[in-house]
Amino acid sequence: MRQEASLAHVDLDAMFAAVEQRDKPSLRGKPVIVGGVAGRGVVATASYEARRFGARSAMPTSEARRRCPSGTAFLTPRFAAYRKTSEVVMALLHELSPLVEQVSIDEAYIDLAAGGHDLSPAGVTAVAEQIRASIAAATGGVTASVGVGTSKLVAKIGSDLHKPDGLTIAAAGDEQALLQPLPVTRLPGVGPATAERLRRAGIHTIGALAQVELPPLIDWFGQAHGAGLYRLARADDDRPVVSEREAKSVSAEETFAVDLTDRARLGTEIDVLATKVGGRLRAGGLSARTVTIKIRHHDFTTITRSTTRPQPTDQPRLIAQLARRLLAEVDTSAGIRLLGVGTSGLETFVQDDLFGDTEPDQPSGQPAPGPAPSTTDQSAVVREHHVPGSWRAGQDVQHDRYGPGWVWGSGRGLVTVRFEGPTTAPGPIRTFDAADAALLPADPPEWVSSALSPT
DNA sequence: TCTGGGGTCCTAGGACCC
DNA sequence: TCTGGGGTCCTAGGACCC
Repeated sequence: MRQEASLAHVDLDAMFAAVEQRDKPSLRGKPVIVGGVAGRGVVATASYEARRFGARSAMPTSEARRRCPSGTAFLTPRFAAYRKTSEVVMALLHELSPLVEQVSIDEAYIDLAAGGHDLSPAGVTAVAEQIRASIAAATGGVTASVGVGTSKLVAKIGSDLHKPDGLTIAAAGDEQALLQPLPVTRLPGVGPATAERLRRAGIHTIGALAQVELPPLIDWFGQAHGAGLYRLARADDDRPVVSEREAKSVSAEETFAVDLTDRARLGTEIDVLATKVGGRLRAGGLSARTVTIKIRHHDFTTITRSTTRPQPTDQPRLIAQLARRLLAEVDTSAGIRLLGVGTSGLETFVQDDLFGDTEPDQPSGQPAPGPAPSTTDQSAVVREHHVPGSWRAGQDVQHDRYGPGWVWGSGRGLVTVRFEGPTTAPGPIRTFDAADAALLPADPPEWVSSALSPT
């Protein structure tokens, strides 16, 4: 919690529906549902007109059809249009502060202190109104609700309080009064399961939750969640605004129109999903060590199965092969409604895979064949990792897991460090050849320069 | 013919290592 | 012939968010 109300949360109102109404004037003032329009679809966004009939996000579209009158528009999402609108808005926010955290396509936190703004109540009110006006103007009428407060929690709850097209400023000292009367379900992290457990304990408001001691909360919800609720209920929140986050996983999944049992069909679906995932990994300059499949059975029970390799990959064929192997262990005879392929254990480097494109289907009992890595031929076998800290190029480092390394770039934060070492060590491996020599800073370590000099 | 798709974080147990 | 404790990695599942 900060001394002044210097954190803003900006939330675009029913964004998908608002963009549709902007682009198709005939939809303005009418109920609009954006989401899956086919049999098993759900509502992504309901316009405020549609909410009056009870339509809500995450509701099955079939349910929304029952509730909304004829004349309601049911639209498939046009993500490209939403992304474009989002980019316009985020660019505006970046003009206000260097510290902007985009939470999703339609939401962001802005650290106004980092933007050098007048943090008096009158000052932040003026900035917030400026944000709202410039968003509406730049997007052609998509409105935003803004909350400003001393923490992310208060800013976020504030932006929700007077939606749509609303503004809430919670001055320092006003946090408790704002939170106490609200239902616990307004707290981020309180979903159906947590709300139900609290309800059974007779706790309905944030004020009541703030009366509960820490031990019972940890008992009910575990260490992290319990302690988190304890603090949030007291408006004790010092989470910083984080501008860049690295992706932790990349996945794709599909719910089928009808449950599938056919193994061959499931196999081809795996290939489609793996191709999507591999393409997105490559587009992001990422590769992954763990491949996970997700299966939702006909009765909605959901399982995952995963496997981890020593080396990361971004190759769709290999991802598909590993996923197919996992699928082979699962009984699908009763029908499955959803299949997913996911990757995690991401490394920010796309390496040449020393062991080729695919793995042998039968365990051979022999070591995997492949070129013997060597630092004495014309290329050095190196690993790249992003290492936190403050570094200068050329510096030698010792890493407890990866061994001796050498800093490739300089700077603060996450800097690329190259390591030599046994090829069985985890991490992306890449053949580092003479063409890279031109990129090297002065005085590379001996193990790099000797490997790069022509024999 | 209720229940998408893309994510994040946490927990718990077992393997393994020192 | 009894049996430590801490740390890391991996797997599986669950809650939650937009």
